[in-house]
Amino acid sequence: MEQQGGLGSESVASGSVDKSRVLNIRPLRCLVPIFPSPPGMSSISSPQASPFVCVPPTGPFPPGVSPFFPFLIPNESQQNPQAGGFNSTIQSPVPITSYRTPTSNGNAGSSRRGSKNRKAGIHSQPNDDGYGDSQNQGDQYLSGFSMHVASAEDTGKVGRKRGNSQRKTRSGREINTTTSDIDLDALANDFLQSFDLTRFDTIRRSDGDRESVRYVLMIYTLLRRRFTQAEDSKESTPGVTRRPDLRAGALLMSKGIRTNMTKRVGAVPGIEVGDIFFFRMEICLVGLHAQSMAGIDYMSLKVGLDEEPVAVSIVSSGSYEDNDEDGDVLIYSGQGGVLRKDNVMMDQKLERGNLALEKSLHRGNDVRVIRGMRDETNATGKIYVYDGLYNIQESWVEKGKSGCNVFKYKLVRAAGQPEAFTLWKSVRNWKEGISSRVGVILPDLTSGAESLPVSLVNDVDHEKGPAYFTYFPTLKYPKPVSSQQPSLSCLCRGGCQPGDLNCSCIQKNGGALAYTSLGVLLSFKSLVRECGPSCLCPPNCRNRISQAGLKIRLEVFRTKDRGWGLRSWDPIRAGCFICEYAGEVIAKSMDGEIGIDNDDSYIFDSTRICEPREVMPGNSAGSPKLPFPLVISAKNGGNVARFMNHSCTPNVYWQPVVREGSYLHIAFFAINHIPPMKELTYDYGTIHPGKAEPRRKKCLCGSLRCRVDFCGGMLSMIVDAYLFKCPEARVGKVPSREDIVKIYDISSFDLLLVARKSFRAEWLPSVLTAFSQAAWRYRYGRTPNSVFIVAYGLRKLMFWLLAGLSM
DNA sequence: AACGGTCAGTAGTAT
DNA sequence: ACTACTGACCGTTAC
Repeated sequence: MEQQGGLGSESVASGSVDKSRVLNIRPLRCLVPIFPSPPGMSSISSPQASPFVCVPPTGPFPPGVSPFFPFLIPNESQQNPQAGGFNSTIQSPVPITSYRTPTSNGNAGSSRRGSKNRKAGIHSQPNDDGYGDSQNQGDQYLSGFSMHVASAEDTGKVGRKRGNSQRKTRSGREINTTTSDIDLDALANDFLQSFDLTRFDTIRRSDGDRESVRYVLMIYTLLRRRFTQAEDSKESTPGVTRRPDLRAGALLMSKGIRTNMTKRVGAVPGIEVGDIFFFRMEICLVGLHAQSMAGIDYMSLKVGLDEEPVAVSIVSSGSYEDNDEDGDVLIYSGQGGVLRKDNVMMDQKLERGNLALEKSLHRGNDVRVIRGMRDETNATGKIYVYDGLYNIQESWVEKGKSGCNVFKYKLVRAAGQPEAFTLWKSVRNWKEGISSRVGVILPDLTSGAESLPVSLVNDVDHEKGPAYFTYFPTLKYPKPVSSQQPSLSCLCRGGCQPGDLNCSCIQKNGGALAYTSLGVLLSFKSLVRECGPSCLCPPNCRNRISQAGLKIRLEVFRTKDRGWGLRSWDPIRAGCFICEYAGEVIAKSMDGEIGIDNDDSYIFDSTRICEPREVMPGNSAGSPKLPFPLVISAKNGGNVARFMNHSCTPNVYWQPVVREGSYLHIAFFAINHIPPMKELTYDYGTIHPGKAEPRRKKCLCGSLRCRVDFCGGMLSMIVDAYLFKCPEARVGKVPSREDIVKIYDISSFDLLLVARKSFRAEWLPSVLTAFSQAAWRYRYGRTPNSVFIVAYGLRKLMFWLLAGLSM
């Protein structure tokens, strides 16, 4: 049994799993925190803001601090809630390194899985979680790397063997298959080499987090596109379907580039309700639903002596006659009942998934539901939405169309979850005019300047709209830029074709088109060269993506605390073009200074430095290189892009695009899949060091990885202040007693988290990741022995290091 | 039409 | 008691 998704919801009896890998998170029984009042320091619970509580690094702990460790109770007594109360005897702090003491039952419980994983080449390295000696960090990483390579070779053999067995069953084209296999293998190896392989070790952990999920999905998308591109350029054999999605998925699976490998009941760390997916393999790789095809995923759970299957997740894809009339209720059909060979229907049996659902009905455990639906923008494709946790209410058998027995299950969505599937329905209704969007100020703020309307919406406050500006959809240069080179326009009258090496536009892009057939950017480039006005290809050419105007239904909306923002009604695929940055190009003066108006908050500045972006491999240098620096002001006029806010964990990035015989443009593309109604943000970057920052602004992105308010950054600040005994160290206001709602005891991390009302439980995994020992080791080059942190959250999280840094 | 992960069953191997 | 292997199962995806 893994960690429960819902905090403190001990709905399923604990089974057997390596407990050292499982976070132990549960709310304490006592909600009133006990704060120390060291002499000479104001009490934390006092109404006015208190200074940072400074504790000498020389241990053990100063008087008044020890009451902060009521949660450090021996593991055995954790099963007994009575023993773990606030008033129980205070133990001395346990160093962090000791929490991983292997337990025998943990090993025994995971034996079956463990062996399977070994077989699949997914090595659970003996030291991959032994954070122990940090001075060997480099060596550890090195050994991790070499082991990784070894495992890859292992699986390579397995793969070949498999290929042979397939050859037996299939006739013809086996040579073709193998050569292309090798091609793709080499391609994939090349591709993976460009990544930081040590990252994969972290990702492989059984408990994922937002960052790992993002990373895995990104690698999958890139690899799949690589495969697609490779197939694209080869002449296709008709009748032979290549499945780049499956190939990429299989490869990452075999290399262990995946998260949440152990199945679990309930929520999956790093995956939020409303997240969208475009391939079944993506759902597999992030551990949301492990079956690549089957609709029901289940695991066996120990009950006393025997085991029984329990459903963990289902995919409702509409191929069975599922009923989804009501957004919060789902009538789900059981699996099976079809003889694949001759497509004959027969009675479904109470086995496998059907049996698991039946058992889950009786156990009452949560089941994750993923809803699949047709993608309206892409007729062949499907989109999957994670719709959160459901509970099975009843089951029955009915006669299907063919007259055979079909199992039916009624699932009801758990309350208190953010909207997901119902939101899709609302959006569809808005689009079709069945219902109208609440709070619409203007149905189209572009006044028809774009191909699609952009609504202006405020359902938050009474603000009537943004300050006046002129809407225009493209970039305006002050004076014509003389083209430096003779134009090399292409002659592709029918549009540029991927394999056409005579096309000069393809040549300039390094021999391959930058976009896929669906208009998705293949990879980040320092410069994308599109066809321009002098090219002979039509406007719908695949190499003119950023010129075709809006393809996504956008709205400008009022945010709660960040002015106006931009979001989309449509789901957005990773790599999709969103819009360009329209505005007026500001000329640079001779000394390089740019006449930027300090009050102009609608500036795009290409010289700002972005954090190393992990958007694309091989280009982690941060900001893209431009032929010349570009500064755009959209204060007086521009397009939707001027409303896009900043985030330190953005979902959109910018890409310089030059159109043949024309000017440089800035185009925005989606970094990852973006669900409908999620705010679109990009990284504004930071001003180049050495230059005076016009006016430092507070970052409001609220991201856990915020550069400015980044909890890790915050933490390092605190640690630094602490180590240097900085008396001014002061980290925000102290929460008052009535502000505090919950205290989470995370004993496996030696961490106590004090949460304000606004703190959301789903942040916990991310917070914990931020404080994982790996993060510490990365930042400080060693493992802290005993760290104790109190965190509380308003919109952002602030952390206090209160005691126990015995370095 | 062809693809891949998971499960369950079975044959084989080690203790 | 554990491991390795195999085939059935289950729908998805692009053509």
